[in-house]
Amino acid sequence: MMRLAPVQSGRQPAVTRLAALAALDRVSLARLEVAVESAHLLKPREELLSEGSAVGEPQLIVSGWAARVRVLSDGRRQFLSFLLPGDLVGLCSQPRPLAVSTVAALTPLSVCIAPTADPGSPLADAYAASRALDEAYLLAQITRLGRLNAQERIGDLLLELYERLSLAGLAAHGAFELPMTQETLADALGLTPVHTNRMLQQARREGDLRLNSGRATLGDVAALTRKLGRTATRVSAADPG
Amino acid sequence: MMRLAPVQSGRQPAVTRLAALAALDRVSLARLEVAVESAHLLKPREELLSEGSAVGEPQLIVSGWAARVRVLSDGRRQFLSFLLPGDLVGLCSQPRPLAVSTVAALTPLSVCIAPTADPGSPLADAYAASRALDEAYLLAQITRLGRLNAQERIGDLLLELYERLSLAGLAAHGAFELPMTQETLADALGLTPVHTNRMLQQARREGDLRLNSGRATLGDVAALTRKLGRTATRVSAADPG
DNA sequence: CGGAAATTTGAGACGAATCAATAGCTGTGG
DNA sequence: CCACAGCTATTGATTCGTCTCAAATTTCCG
Repeated sequence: MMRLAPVQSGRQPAVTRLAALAALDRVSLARLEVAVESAHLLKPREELLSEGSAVGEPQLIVSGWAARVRVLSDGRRQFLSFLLPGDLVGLCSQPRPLAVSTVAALTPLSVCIAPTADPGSPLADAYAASRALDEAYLLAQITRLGRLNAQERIGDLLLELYERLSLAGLAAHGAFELPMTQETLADALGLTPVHTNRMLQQARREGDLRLNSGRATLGDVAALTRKLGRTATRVSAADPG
Repeated sequence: MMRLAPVQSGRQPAVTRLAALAALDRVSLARLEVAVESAHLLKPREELLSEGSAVGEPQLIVSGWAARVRVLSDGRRQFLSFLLPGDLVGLCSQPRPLAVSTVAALTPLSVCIAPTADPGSPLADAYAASRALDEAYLLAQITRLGRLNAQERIGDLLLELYERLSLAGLAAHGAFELPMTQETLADALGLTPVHTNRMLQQARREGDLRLNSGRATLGDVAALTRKLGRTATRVSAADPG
C-alpha cells in the first residue's frame, strides 16, 4: 500500500523520506547527512520565505512543521500546504525567482541548505519526485476545499498527513504528532475554528479519529481511506508508492 | 502594471506568451514556430493526460482552452486549473513521471510537442517561469476556494484569466473570450451551477462584469482588482510582471 | 498559582445547496 | 423554414451546512 520507512534505520526522518523517493547512492546520502548536520533553528512564526521577495538557496526541512500561507488584506488566512521533514522549500530552476507564497514555521523548525543535486543523480530524482508530490498535494488541497464538506475535509487531510509522515517514518499504526491548534487546522481546511471543533468532536464520536495534546490517532486507516474514496499519491512509475 | 503583449506581432498567442516570460533569442523563437506548425487538434472532452498514467513529452497549448480536472467517485467534479494558449502540459524532470491529474480539452484544442529547451537557454527560462506561474495559479485557486465567498471567487477568477490571457495577447480592455458554460465555471469555483448563475447576475447588476455568448467583459479592471485586494502574479525579479 | 491561550458550548443568522420547473438557445432534419 | 431535441440559462421555494457572536470551560505554561 505504502512504502514504509525502516523503523530502525538510524537516519534522520528527512533523509528517510528522500531515500524513499529515489534509490539514493552513498554520495547523495553522505551529502545529505553533512547538510543536515549544519541545520539551523527557527522559532514558530518565523518565516523561511516571504511572498514576493527573492528565493535564495533551496532548503530542506530537517524537523518540525512549516506551512505555506496566504493572508488576505482583511485578515482571513489560508494555509496552502504543510511542509514536513524531508520536504524541500524554494526549489526552482529560474534565474531570479520570487517566492509565490510565504512559508512560515508552525513549530520549532530545523532547516538546512539542501545539498546540490548533480543533474541525473539519484538526488536530483528525489528532488524531482518531491517537487511532483508538492504539486499533487496542492491539487488535493484544491479538491478538498472545492468539493468536500467539513467532515470529509478533515478526514482527507489527516489521511494525507498520515501518508506523508509515514514516508519519513514519523507515523505508524494510524497515529502521528499533529503539533497545531484547531485554529491552524481550520485555516488549512477553509473552515472556522468553531466549526472545525464541532466536526472533530463528531468524528471522534463516530470513531473515525481522535486529536489530543498534539497527537492524531486515526481509528481505521483503511476504512477511512475507502470511505473517502482516497487513493495513495503516486508520482513516479519507478516508485511503488 | 502588466506587460502587455504587442498587438501587431503577427505571432501565435502561445509564442507571444512565452516571449513575455523570458527574452527569447532567435533560435528559441524559430524552434517554437516550427513546433507550432506541427500542432494537432483535439476535440472538447478529449484528454491530453490521464491521472495515474505515464506522462510523455511535454506539450504546448497552441490555441483553445484545456483544464486540469479531478472527478470524485460520486461524480462531484473540480477543475484544478485552466490551461490557456502558451501554457505547458506535462513538463517535469522525473525519470518516469505519472500524471497527477487528468488534463482535458474544454474547447477544440490545438497542441504541439514543446520544443526541447537546452539548459540555461532563454527557452528554458521561459519554461521555468511558466512552471512557476502554474504553481502560483494553483495557490490562488486554493485561496479562492478556501477563503473567498461566491462573489469574490467569480471576480478573482475572471481577473486572473484576464491577466493570463493578456500575456498571450488574447485580452484587451477588460474583455476576452470565455468559452465555457456556467456549469464548467461552477466546477472551477467550487459552487453549484445554480448559485453561480445567481451570483453572475448579481455581478452584472452591480456593473462588475458581464458574460454573454462566450465572452466576458469586466466593467473596471482596476476597481475590481482593488476591491478584491488582488495583486498581479509575479514569479521572477527579471520580469516586470 | 495565575493568566493567557485553546477548546467547548449555545443560539441565531446567512450563504449556498437542493429540488423542481420553466424559458431560451442552437443545431438538425424534415 | 419550421419543428423538434437537447443543452444551457433562469427562476422559485425550501433545506442544510457553515458562520457569527458571545460566553463558558479547560488546558497549558511561566
